[in-house]
Amino acid sequence: MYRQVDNNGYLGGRAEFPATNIAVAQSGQLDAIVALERIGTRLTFARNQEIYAEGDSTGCWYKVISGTVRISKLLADGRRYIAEFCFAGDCFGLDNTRERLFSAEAVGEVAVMRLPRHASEQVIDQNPALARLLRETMMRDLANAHGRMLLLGRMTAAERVATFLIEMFERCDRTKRLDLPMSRNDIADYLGLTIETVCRVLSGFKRDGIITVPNAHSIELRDREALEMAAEA
Amino acid sequence: MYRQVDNNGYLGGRAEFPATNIAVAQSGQLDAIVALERIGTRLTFARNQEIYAEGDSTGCWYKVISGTVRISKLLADGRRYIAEFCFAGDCFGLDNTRERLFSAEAVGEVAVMRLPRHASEQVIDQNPALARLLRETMMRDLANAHGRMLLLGRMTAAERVATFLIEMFERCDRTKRLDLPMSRNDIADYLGLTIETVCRVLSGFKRDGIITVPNAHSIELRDREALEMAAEA
DNA sequence: CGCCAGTTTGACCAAGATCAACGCAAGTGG
DNA sequence: CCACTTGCGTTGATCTTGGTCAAACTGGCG
Repeated sequence: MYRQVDNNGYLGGRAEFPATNIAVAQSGQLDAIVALERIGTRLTFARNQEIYAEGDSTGCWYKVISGTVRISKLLADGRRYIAEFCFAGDCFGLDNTRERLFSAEAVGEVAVMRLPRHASEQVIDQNPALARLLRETMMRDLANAHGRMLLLGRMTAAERVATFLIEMFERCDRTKRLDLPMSRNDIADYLGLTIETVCRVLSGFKRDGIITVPNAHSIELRDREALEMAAEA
Repeated sequence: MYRQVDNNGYLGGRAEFPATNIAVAQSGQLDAIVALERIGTRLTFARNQEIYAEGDSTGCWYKVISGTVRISKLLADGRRYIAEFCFAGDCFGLDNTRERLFSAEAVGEVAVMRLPRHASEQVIDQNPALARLLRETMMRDLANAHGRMLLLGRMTAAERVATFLIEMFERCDRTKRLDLPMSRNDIADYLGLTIETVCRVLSGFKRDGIITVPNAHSIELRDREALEMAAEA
């Protein structure tokens, strides 16, 4: 069984709101807070280094400056679930539980800003407009979460991967060339698939001329039409 | 951006707070608002009647008085996804999109209170404590959403059904006898399974002496230990 | 009674998981 | 500078879970 308390974010930004994104119960677009408080600390982490672990205390939240962060949970039997990837500008770690229910790790080299939670709350309490903004962001996150549940519950492997690619293309850059910082394993755990299935689907797209894969971590879009078709729903 | 200190009782976990729950970007425990505003309208709906449809405008939100409401989305090819079930006390329909992304239907006979959204927003803006409460509720909802994604992405059919039953037992919290208002089809679409699989798993649990099924819509728990074991993770 | 909608069960099938090689590029140490 | 390792990624061969199709059952209701 899982606990009802599990927490947190999702993936994100749609086209009209690509850069701000919440993790683990959180919300982006908090630049106002960041600006208001000069108390953030800049930290850097190496590839695969842990930013916080399941069970850690939740006195801080974070904003990604550069790099990619992975929010995940490891089950006892080895199954892993990746709640979301956070890119530059995204916030994460804003849980209201006492302990972290997920862990956060650096996918590659990462720089983040760490901010105290208590002070931030007060700022929000004193600023209804900011509170509303936060509320709206959380609602969008919730809506996105539902989109992801639909994906996990009802989509085929090919639809999931296609959806993921489109999401990444929209989130990262508008160009044809996409740089995927995360491993195939990360993608699999994010989409509820195995690494082999992710590979096979990508190979299929490659075979069909939808994408090319110059190297394992970059993808070039050849036929957006077809990719959107594959993403279906 | 929120306080950890006083989250002690009032918005706790599922067990001690079974009746409040959010739907597709919404939030419960807004009794304060309900009390503040006397402008709610009481409405009733018959079994399977639509409360609102995908594409409707979002000027109102709702609170369930009695019965069960189903929040769902139908895909073009017939696949259906049920985002959540709302019971007495739960709120739903608090989206911040212009149009409804999901539809809401009465599972059986349902009575709801309909409330205007605009006025509610103002009340929240003027009441930081209420805003914070709402924020925390949304965070818990987001957390629950992630629990559900873990379920949809990584759990087996048996684990999903077991988790669902435990959730229902805790929510409706009659210790032994559970009345399931929704159909097997609803359960299947909620868990990302087919109706046949749900039936088979239930039959399996019955065979193993974990539950008895006096009739299709009620379930009696015989071995909670075993059910929790089956829910695993 | 018999119909109807929902439920249950069985037989079969397929999408994706699992298991197992193999490839390939980036270190690393002699 | 070149074996050798190491960590991913890719591909192929099977196996399993859960989906699909079909038929039988059940309870409520005209």
